[in-house]
Amino acid sequence: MELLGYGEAEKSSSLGFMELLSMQDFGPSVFDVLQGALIPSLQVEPLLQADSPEVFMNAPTTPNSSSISSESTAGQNDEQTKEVVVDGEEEEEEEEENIHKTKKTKHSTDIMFAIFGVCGNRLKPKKTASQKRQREPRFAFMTKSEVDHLEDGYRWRKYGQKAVKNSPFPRSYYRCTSASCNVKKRVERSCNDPTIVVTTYEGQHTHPSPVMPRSPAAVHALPPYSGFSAPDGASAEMLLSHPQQHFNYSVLFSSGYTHAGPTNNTVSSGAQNLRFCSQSSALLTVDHGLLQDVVPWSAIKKEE
DNA sequence: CGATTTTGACCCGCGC
DNA sequence: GCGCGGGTCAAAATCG
Repeated sequence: MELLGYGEAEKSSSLGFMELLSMQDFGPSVFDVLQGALIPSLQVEPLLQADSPEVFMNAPTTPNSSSISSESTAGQNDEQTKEVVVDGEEEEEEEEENIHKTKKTKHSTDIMFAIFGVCGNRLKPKKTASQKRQREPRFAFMTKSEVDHLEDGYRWRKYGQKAVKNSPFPRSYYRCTSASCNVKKRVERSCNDPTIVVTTYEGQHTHPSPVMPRSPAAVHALPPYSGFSAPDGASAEMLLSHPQQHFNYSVLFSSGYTHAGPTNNTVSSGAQNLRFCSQSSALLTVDHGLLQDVVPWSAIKKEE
């Protein structure tokens, strides 16, 4: 249980996982942030062209790079950031496997999260945008945790649960309890690896977290961001409120935000992936080949 | 008693 | 047009 990861991330020159996330709600755009001050030292590639409604960005692509345990593996995995070519469904499978191979310390929670934007108008040519229901950008996180619903500082109300095809685990639907806040999230477990919880956020919080944020300055200094709500396990307060938990995380960012979704599943060269390793600043690396880590969300779902 | 969860029904988009 | 699957609704049940 430590905030070790987070703490160290903070120490690093770049913002860490939690900070990034805590900024989501109040930043102009997570992507802007990413491309701007947030990760000035990182090479941000052009936006990912999300053809799929949800482009899942797989953070951990290799056993050792995916998650870093600050508890027992600190210093062990720091530089083990391999890349896995993900260029199709086969690779997707491989990636899944890699995730499963992820080593983590007992009692720790590995947050392997992927942030992907969903074009609100990822509509197919068939119908006009006005005809189709507009979707908020979505962001998915893969969290290695025994707990389905992680505390993230916001209050959620479950409004539905559905069985997922080809998966023994149901998918739960949550909505932010705050009035006028239409943020939703879906929580489901990977059928391949029950220890992995996939949380997908949709929409933006129109209010600050009801729980006292860890870094008020960082949070409140920014205006509300409209497309990215603080995900589970993403906010600092979550870590604080769950000292017994020990989070490991690595991050990849990408977005397909403004693109009208293409129809193929090819991950565009516009992917912008940033891998954050909380363990140490040394871990804060960028894989220039990370586009290859991009896996169409729909494809992953297919597997499950 | 209010808030939240559960759960079956319903709606809608999509593919065939 | 039809069936399937994802997402949401809403009444009932449960919880604090």
